[in-house]
Amino acid sequence: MPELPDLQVFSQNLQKKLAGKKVKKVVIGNAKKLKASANMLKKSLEKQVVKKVYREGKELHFQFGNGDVLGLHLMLKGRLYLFEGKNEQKYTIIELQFDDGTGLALTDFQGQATPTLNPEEREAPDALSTAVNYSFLKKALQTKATIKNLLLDQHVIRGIGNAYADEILWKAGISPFSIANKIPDNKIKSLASAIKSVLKNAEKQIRKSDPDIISGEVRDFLDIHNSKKKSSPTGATIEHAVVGSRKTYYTKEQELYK
DNA sequence: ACGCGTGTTACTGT
DNA sequence: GACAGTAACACGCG
Repeated sequence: MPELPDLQVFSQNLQKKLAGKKVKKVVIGNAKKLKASANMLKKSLEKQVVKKVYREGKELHFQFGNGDVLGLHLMLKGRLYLFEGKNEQKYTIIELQFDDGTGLALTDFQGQATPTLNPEEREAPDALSTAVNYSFLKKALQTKATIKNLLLDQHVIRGIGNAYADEILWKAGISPFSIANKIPDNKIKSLASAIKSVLKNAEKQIRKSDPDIISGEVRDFLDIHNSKKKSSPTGATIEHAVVGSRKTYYTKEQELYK
């Protein structure tokens, strides 16, 4: 449920809180979704110092002194908790205990959050990378998929989720039902800049309202994908529909290309 | 109370 | 066969 801007803020806060800590013990609570054996994880991470925490697409990456990287994907309901002493959280997937008596726990009642040891590099660029520009999108949009589904496709661009796809499409003035290869060049340009501005602005809002956040999500400032709002900032009624089995919020201000 | 929400995967359909 | 669309996962929250 947290999307790119949330994860971006989490990663910065985790970097502040965890960098320099040494892992004493790795505890696996639920191995179902592990993308590495429990033993490999323990062997790789125990006695290692956290060097860097950063975001990659929708994953958090923890880089250790030996160069190994622990990737955590929170999926829909994954949550992170810092604890002192004993981890009391239910549904723990994985837990890092540090040698100063603190620890980090990843929980998920749905058991879907996924720890990966040394995640493979992906070809699709991160939504905030400079590679996501007009000419990239021009190529990526040469398909008859609906634009909303395309924005959500992590094999095309990494990091955009359901809520921010709606925000971005509204900002760009493109209907979510538009067919990607029917969108004109000037609108592809709007889309490129909307991706950056919507995501960066969200990051700023989240940091302002919730400076220490490492879990959950902040959504109340969203302009369109927001059940509390009836109309867009420019006064159009917000409509709802299902696209790709996801609830989609949009207004008639957005142009439909079919 | 009870239906909604969320990302990915595996499946279905075109 | 390639590409696009969608149900299911499962349960806390409002």
